[in-house]
Amino acid sequence: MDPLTIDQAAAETGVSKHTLRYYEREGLLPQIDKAPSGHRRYSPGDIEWVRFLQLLRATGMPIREMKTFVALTHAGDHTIPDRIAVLERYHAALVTRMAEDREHLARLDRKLGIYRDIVATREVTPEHIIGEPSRT
Amino acid sequence: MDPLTIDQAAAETGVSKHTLRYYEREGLLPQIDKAPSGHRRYSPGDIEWVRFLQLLRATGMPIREMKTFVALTHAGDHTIPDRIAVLERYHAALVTRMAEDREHLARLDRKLGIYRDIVATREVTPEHIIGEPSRT
DNA sequence: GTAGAAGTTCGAGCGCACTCGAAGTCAAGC
DNA sequence: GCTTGACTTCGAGTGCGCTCGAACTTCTAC
Repeated sequence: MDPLTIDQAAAETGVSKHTLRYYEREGLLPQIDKAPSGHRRYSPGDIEWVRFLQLLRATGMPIREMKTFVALTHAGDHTIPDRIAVLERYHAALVTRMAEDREHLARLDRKLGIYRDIVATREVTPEHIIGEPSRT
Repeated sequence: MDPLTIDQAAAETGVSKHTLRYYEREGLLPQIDKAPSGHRRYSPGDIEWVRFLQLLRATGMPIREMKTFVALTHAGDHTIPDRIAVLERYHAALVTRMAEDREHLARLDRKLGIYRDIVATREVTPEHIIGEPSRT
């Protein structure tokens, strides 16, 4: 588990090198260890933290709030109830969004059904497709 | 089913007046009928179209592609197979995103579980909470 | 008829989350 | 030792989807 170069960290996490540096600048990541040359060396723990940041982003948390979450984390274990409260909000929002997505998917299905019916109807009324190339 | 003012159309659809005009400018909406005064009058069909645009947005379709979709719609029924293809792409993407969301939700649950365990553990080891206000 | 709310067009501005490019330093292979 | 490519910092730029404000007109209620 040797530390990774920024290129390896990017490959490992799917977060671009630019974004890794951006997150560090913004304080979402700690100051990453540097080799004597000044090049970044990502520890396994750093990688894990990047993955957690990805999770927070994926739940819909904006960078701004991720910063406050990171601050809570740095402040110590007594902020855990606050952190739970934050995560619960995004948990609930995610559940809501998933329900909405199911609804959107159903509407999309209905629309597709309508379109498919039109195409199907056209196929059994050959006079309409004169001049159009066959799809079979 | 009288035509609606822009204020009513905004209230009805949840799309802001600014955005309704923006969509019209961008060609996502037809030229909305105008009263002799120049004020917009949204027909029921216009409102329905706004709702369809909202669905497309909700599936993750960017404005840019919505424009091409609208163009297909204007081009006539022979573009229906193309429209089906477009909608199927967003359908698939939505299904994928929902699966990812389930995974994210599960990870969030695990994280919350860890946090809750820490809090629970602290509650049965009173010496750690000396000086901290009780939450009961 | 007048006040105030609501409408119009137009271009500019904003917030977000990156993303890029310049200018310079460092590392690995030959 | 030199080339090639990856790394560094820094500030600036980008793309998206709105969102706003100014300057003006029109409608509504009294």
